[in-house]
Amino acid sequence: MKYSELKQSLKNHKLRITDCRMDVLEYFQKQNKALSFKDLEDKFQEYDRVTLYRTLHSFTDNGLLHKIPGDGGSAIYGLCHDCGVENHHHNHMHFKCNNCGTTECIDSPINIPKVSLPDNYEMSDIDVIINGICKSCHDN
Amino acid sequence: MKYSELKQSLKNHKLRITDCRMDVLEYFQKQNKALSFKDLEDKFQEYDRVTLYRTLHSFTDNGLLHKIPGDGGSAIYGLCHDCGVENHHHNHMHFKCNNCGTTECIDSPINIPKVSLPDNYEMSDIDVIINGICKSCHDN
DNA sequence: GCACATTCTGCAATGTAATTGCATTTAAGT
DNA sequence: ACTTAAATGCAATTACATTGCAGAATGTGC
Repeated sequence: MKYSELKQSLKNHKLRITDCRMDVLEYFQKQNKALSFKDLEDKFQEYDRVTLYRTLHSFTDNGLLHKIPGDGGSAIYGLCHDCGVENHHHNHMHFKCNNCGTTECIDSPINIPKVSLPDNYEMSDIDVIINGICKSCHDN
Repeated sequence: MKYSELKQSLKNHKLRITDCRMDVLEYFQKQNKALSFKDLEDKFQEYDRVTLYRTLHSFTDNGLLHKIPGDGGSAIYGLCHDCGVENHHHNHMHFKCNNCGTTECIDSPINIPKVSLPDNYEMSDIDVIINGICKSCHDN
């Protein structure tokens, strides 16, 4: 992607043009995949960790990047219903209420809808997290 | 849930019966919602933080609990495609490869399938993370 | 091109979260 | 009971993330 386009992209999202932002944005464009903070830290050792954090935050705040929940960090835990020691699948949905913060498992009668993937992608399991307003907050 | 049933449940998952595990499991059963580490730490001050961590780990390892990715922590970041400063929605799917670890956004032509929720649940947005083997790992 | 207000950057310090090692205690099988 | 294997608690460590502030850079108006 051309320099001028990157620049315009930052402007469109009401962000100032700085070296760090240009480099990070270009890298995201070029990689065309989701990156972790660590990826950026390794790649851009010339920038301070803090600057990279703030770059990511400003990008997500202004709609240039979105955040995808990862493995580690502040996870929450729910009871499995049909899992054993060997077969540990958890393909049901989770509903997180934006109002009360509660996360529930939505088991039945609703199932995960069939998703169709592009050719040669093979799915082993799926995590669905729905954000919204839960029943009990809605009722009260 | 009865004491004997809790006990059996631990046994079924090849876990030893200990006070901490019994209490934590009972609490999950009673609450019937997903809990964070912090929730447990607040509730069970009689147990060491480390013990609670290890309890959660053993439960997830043995199929008693599943882990739901949360907000904070080790997130990864992907480029938005149609988001502006004001309208920041991100309702597409993510595919995380178990082999190479890469996470890609699956945009088109596949869309998030319609999910139907129980009455009085209102959805604002949805995160879908599919785990499996990606195209390029599959081909090679 | 210059001056000003704004905001970004880097560094240091602080805060928060998670893991490891080890000695002791406890659980389960014989 | 005795023995083996595993769980617990404590302290220390490691890793991850945020805050405050001084100096530097950006963008707007002139």
